[in-house]
Amino acid sequence: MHISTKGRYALIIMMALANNYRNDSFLTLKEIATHNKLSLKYLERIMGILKNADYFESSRGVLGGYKLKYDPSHYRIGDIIRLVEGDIEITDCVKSSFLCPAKKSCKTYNIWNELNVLINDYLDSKTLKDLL
Amino acid sequence: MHISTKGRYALIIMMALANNYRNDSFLTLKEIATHNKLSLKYLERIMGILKNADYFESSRGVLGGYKLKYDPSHYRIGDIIRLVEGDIEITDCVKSSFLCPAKKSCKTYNIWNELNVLINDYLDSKTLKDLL
DNA sequence: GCAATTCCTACCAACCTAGTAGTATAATTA
DNA sequence: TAATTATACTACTAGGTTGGTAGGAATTGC
Repeated sequence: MHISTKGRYALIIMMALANNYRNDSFLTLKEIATHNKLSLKYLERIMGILKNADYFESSRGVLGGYKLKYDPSHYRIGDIIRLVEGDIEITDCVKSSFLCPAKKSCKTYNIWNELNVLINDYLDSKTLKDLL
Repeated sequence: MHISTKGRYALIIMMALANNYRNDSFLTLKEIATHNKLSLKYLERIMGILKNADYFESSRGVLGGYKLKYDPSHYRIGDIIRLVEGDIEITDCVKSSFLCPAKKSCKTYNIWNELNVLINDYLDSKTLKDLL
């Protein structure tokens, strides 16, 4: 992987909602978009992916918006990124679907696999709360 | 970044040459290509990039090929990857060329930057010798 | 009814990836 | 010197990904 704007913006959205968690109000994507100078339409699309998980409550119409369902400590950064970008895999050869008979003995595979574990562990060790 | 085949194959080439370092002979790309079942032409192109660094001696013609110039411990994995793939940057926003006024205060930037340092440090801590 | 918002799907230009193709140049061997 | 083998160099390309845009439908509060 490379972490694209999709993953990066997803985290920005989640952080904005985490910041708003104590408030009882809904936060709109429009506010997040204008505050961070991002395209509303694009954030809507990313939100469409994030909604596949049980992350928030939403309300349409005036005074609508989004609100986190759980405490910020409940959301691991790794999960958020994997949700919108798919599995975090630094090379093709660390994918489970990648068929390479040499995997077990390959010296170069080992370094990619170790690096991949390092990255995923790092992102799984942090939650939204840690970033507040 | 995502580390593409270019970086992955570059490391395979370098490891093959490192394995051959004790021998006095040149190793051909053809041997590396057939042994690893990779396209010779593609490896040639990758070698064209690797040659920008002062990494090997080469010889054309029969009995020609490549040979590492220095001991395998001299080659850091990070340097090899950066050479063929460009800077290793997990997101756009960690690039020095990325202009974002919020960089210093941005909570999401911090995590990407930390992760990026983690990745680069890991790859710089390993040399070809470590992989032998 | 009207405005604001989420929700949904289709589309697109630009760029990147993983090569292929073809040819020129140099070194060795017969 | 001719053939063979290998590096050196440059141009091209199909297919996929990225970073959006466009247009509208459904829902809610006033």
